[in-house]
Formats: sequence, C-alpha cells, structure tokens
Amino acid sequence: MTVKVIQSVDRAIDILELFMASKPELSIKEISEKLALSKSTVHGIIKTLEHRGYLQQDPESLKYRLGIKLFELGNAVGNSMDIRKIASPLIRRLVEELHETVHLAVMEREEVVYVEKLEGPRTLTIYSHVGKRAPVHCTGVGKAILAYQSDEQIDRMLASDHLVAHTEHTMTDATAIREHLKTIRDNGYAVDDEEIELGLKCVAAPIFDHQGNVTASISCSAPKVRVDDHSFAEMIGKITAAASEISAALGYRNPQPVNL
Amino acid sequence: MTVKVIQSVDRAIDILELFMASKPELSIKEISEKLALSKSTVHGIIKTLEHRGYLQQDPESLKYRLGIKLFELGNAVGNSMDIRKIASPLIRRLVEELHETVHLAVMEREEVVYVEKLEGPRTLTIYSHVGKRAPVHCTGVGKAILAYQSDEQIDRMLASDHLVAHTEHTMTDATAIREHLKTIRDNGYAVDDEEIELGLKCVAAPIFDHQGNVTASISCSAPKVRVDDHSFAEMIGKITAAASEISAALGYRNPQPVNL
DNA sequence: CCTTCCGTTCGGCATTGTCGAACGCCGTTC
DNA sequence: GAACGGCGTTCGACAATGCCGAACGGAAGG
Repeated sequence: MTVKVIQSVDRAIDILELFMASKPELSIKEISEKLALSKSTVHGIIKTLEHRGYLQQDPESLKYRLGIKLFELGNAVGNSMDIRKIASPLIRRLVEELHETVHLAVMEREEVVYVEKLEGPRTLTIYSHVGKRAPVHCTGVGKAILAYQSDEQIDRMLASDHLVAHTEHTMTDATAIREHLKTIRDNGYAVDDEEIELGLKCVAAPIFDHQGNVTASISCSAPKVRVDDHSFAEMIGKITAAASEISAALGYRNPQPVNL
Repeated sequence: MTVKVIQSVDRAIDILELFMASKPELSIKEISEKLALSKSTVHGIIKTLEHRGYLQQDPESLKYRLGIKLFELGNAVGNSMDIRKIASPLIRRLVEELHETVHLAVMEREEVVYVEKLEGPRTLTIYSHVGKRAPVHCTGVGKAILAYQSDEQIDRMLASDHLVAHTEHTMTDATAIREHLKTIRDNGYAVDDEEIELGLKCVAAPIFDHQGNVTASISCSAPKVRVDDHSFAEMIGKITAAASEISAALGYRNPQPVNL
C-alpha cells in the first residue's frame, strides 16, 4: 500500500528530521544508533548532505548541524506562499489594533503549521514560532480550520492518537469535539480557552480559498487575564473581519459555497 | 577527489533546488528533461519526497511544488542560529533610529546569505529577502565579511567567475578589490555605492565571533538620494556600534585578535 | 603507553535504484 | 466519435549502487 520509496532518500530525510526532533547537533554515532543504521551508511548520506550544504560539520566537535541551504529553501517556500503575502499587511494592522499576538496557520496533514507570527508589544508566553507544528484539536487556528473540513477529514484528524491533552481544559473526546465544531461553524470563529496552554486564550477565524475550502486561519492570542468582555468582542470582530478580507483576496466569492 | 556521494540523495537535492532555481511548479517531464534523468527515476524520488511532505502535488495540474516540510526545517535552522537571536533586537533598534532597511548576512561558500531583514518605513527597492544569496564583491555585507578573511579565502572568493558586474559601478578587477578591502579594514566598515543595484547605497560592518573570525555582517541600505553627509555619518556610526555590540555578545573580546 | 572511542575507509555481496517500454488516463483534433 | 498525443504511472530485468561489518587511524583519557 505505501508507495514505493527510494530508501536512501527516505533515510536522508530521516536524518534531517532527527535534528529537528532531538538535538540540533548530532554525531554520526548518535544518528546511526537512533535510526538503527550502520555508521558507514549514515556516513555516506551525511557526507552527501554536507557536500550540498544541507548539513554542516562543526570542525571542533566533528558533530553535524543543519546547514544554511535548508534555511534558503525554507525561505523560498515561505516567500512563494501567496496567502502569506496577502495576509502579512493585515496581520500587521491587527497587531497594532489589538495589541496582542496574531498567528497565521495552514493545515498540513493532521496538524497545523504556523506560517506567520507577529507578537504584540507585551508578549508574555511564547509557545509558538513560525514553522512550528501544532495540534488541531486544542488550538484556535486548528479548530477554525477543522470545523470546515469534510466529515471524513474530521474523522481522520480526530483519530484518537492525536487527541493528546495539553492542559486540563483540552478536549479529548472526539464526539464532544464534533459537537463543538458545529458551534464554531455557527459562530464563524473558534475560541481556545486554555486548551493548549494554561493562561492563554485565543480567537481564530477560518480563511476560505477560491474554491471555498478552508486550509488556513488566523488567530489572536492573549493572556487570559487581559481578555475582558470588551476586548474579547473586539478580538472576535477584528479577527473575523480580517479573515474575510484575506478570503476575498484569495478569490473567495460569498458566504455560500459556490456551485459550479 | 570529490567525496563519494549517494547518487539518489544527490539527485533528490538536485530536484529540490531545481524548484528554487527555475519555476516554483514543475512537472515530472520538465524535471526529467532538465536533469537528464528518466521519468521513472524522477518519479520514484519525487514520490518519496512527496510522501514525506517535501514536495506537494497540485491535484489539478498534477505539477509539483515545494512542500511545507521544507518551510518547517528552514525555520528550525533559522531559529537555531544564535547570531540571529542576538542581533534581532539590535536590528529592530537600528531601523527605528535610522529609518532605513537593515540586513544581517552570513557567509556561505563563496557568497553571503541574508538571514534577517527589517525594512525601513519608506522602502523603495526590494532586491533582497531573507534566505537569498548575494555575491560578496558588490554588496556591503559581502565586502565587510570578505575584508577579514584569510588571503587564500579571499583568493577563492574572488575567483574570476564570481566577479559579475551588476551595475556600471561594480568592481570586477580582483586586484582592485583587494586594494579596496584594505581600506575597509582600515575604516572598520564597508560601503556599497550602487555596486549591486543602481540608486542603492549601503554601509556594512563586520561581526566577529568568539574566535575573532568574521562570518557575518550587518548593513544599512538606503536609496542614494536620501543619503547626505550627515545621514551617511550616522549610518556608519550606528552600524559599526551595533556590529561591535553583536560581536561582544558572541564572545568576541577586543579589537586585537585573541592569542591563546 | 595502552585503551577507548569515534570518524573514516575498504571490499564484497545483494539489495535497490535505474532505465526503457508499455499502460492508461486525460484532453485535443480532425 | 475515433484516433492521436502528451503526460503520469507501472512493470520487469539488469547491474550499478548503496549497504554492512570489519578494519584503520587519530585523538583523548587514564
């Protein structure tokens, strides 16, 4: 069933991701142990990656770290995302108006990835950063996207092994979440009330693309103590308005899904 | 002589970089032609990369584009750069004070790579972006780094095929550049006066690491028409001061190279 | 000085990736 | 509407390629 993969390419990716998953500096020995490969196999792949600038060896410790080429490629990807270009100025404006941190996230497999983040002037907690993955079931951006997926998609993303509790407020029951998603669709926005991190409250709204699909969302995050009724309402208004604006810029037509 | 590379990994990298070098969307046919590989070979590698999230296929056109995983990895690399963390707040301050765009760049092979960029309020030209490569001989950041390399290093980086003229002011004579680098060392800063782009003037200063090596630099870029004697002097003062501060934060001791 | 540890090199074997050809699914053309 | 062309995909056979274990060499530590 699984597609036929080129073994050595697959292993090269394993190695690269190992740096992200564990330590930023690894020796050949460590890599070969963690991936259960012989040292010489790892050596060959690593030298190839190093030769191309995707890894670099510290001349002193002889350990390896991720190379600048990955930085270049990653930024090339980021710059080619049109949603990012469209949303950036709006995000800047949102932060100025709301004085709190704003995130832009896209869906990727069963999680979301933050593609833009602009911190407010008085940031306290920083659990997120651009390029980081986050779960869908306990983040504002995640739920805002999830609520607008097909049932099969939702089922897959709510597969039990994903529903990890991050705080005591994290919802981990699939059927309860499904109910909750309906509320989100009715409201047009999602709220995360200390579900990913204690003391953190977020409001998120879905972004529709030209086909009417939701693959991205924006959110405003603030320490819960700073969110009173008034500022909460303001967040909802501004975030949903901005999301609509971005959707429109992406070619989304109207509230009703288009029928061809 | 060239290290023994794993062919399929090397080819996978060729494919990824092809997206950066040419178009952001490529079909298997295009790739196999440009790399002179059979379609099936390309297919195998591409499916592996897609399976891991490093490429994604547009369901309509069936063409491929770079995947989010590269964005994640690239940002992980960016976040692990300590020079970036140190320099970021200083760069922000510089932009506020100078009202012009500030760059942070690091040396990579025979070129420099921008790792941070903060635009001034009235930006006109944007030839650069984070993650982009630039030549050493005609940029402020490049010359500021180049001036402090070893003679062999300078020779290599001034290899004739790199000395491309970007404007009528670009210096393309190696010996003339070598003279020019001496001036830079005497001054402690480098000036790029329309050498990479007409109408653009930059001041750049080297950043020393804890071993006294220069692997990075910062610069301030402005439209030449806005740079009068007074603002030019201010740029020089502020950029060199900031560079010194970053060097100190990296563990650089004093103007004299340390002897162990 | 001996030991240990780790990166690197080597050589033989079989796995794996490679290629060309063929397939099948479009959309286009006549 | 049938034939064509273009493209992604699959198949099968061959041998090149990457794999492993063992051995090497240099550095650090006792």
